[in-house]
Amino acid sequence: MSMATSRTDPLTLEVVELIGSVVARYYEEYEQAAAEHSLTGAQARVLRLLSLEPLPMRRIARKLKCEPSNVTGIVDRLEARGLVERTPDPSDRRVKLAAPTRSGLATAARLRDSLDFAREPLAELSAQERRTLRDLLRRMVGDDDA
Amino acid sequence: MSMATSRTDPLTLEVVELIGSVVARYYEEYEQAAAEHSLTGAQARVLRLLSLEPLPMRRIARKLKCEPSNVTGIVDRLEARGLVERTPDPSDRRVKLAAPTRSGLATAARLRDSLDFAREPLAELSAQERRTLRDLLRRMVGDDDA
DNA sequence: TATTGTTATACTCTATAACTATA
DNA sequence: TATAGTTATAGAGTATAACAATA
Repeated sequence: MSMATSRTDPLTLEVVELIGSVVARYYEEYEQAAAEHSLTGAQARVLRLLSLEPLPMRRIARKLKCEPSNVTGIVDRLEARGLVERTPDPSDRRVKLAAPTRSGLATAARLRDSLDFAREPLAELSAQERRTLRDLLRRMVGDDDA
Repeated sequence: MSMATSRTDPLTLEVVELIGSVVARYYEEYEQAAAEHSLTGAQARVLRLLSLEPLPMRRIARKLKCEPSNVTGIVDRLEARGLVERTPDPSDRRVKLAAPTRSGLATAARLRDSLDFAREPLAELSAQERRTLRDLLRRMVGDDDA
């Protein structure tokens, strides 16, 4: 692992810098898209998660990598706006499943469509370039579970 | 602009998904690196900014894309820890320049070095692949000012 | 006893509005 | 009057610790 060379390599440094810029831009646009639906970033992330699959509170916390106590408040606020519902799990009465309402699913779909930032510049790339980018990104992300 | 095709193109969708994963991972590791120095993410970002160049409070807010009133508190907390100092601008006595102390510069340097996430997977790429990635990312970021 | 979700508490970040001191 | 920085305030996210209900 000759890390020493790549650490100071100007090309690598520029790429790292660029990744930081992409992250900042993406994050910013995500918050803005959420705000356009009067949601905070955290609320939007939970709503997106639940639109894929209803989840127990504890699992939401694991996905978000935050403490379970935080999820209570976020889901409270989503529930107060009629976007999410809590239902008790019949098989384990300690567990509460959070699931999006019909309205919540619709909001999640509109939110997804409004995230054009990543899509727009990608449209300018050839299929071959997109495949290259995909392979590079796959290597950067590696395996994930949570 | 035939957006319609790329919008539903599975390859593009996968790349968008991957970018989201990279953003989440990067953000997470940034917060963690900051926490290892007992800093919040916002404090780490301001310290990094000032390590490049001392700035008036107002300019920090523009860079962070937040309200100037927030910067007061963030710099307060950095100053309380001896990482940053406020000095009045002689040419305009309304302006206060925030600059890192020697200790602040050292912390910023250690923070920079601990952000290995982006660098590590990059080390596995050839120089040609890194150039390709750089060019793709440049197109995604576009011009920036702030 | 261990686990799930919640509550209580304290801190930070955030935007808004009002204030002060300069310009 | 306009601008730079601050203060005051309120809402949201965060972690920690303690609690009730259930396993």
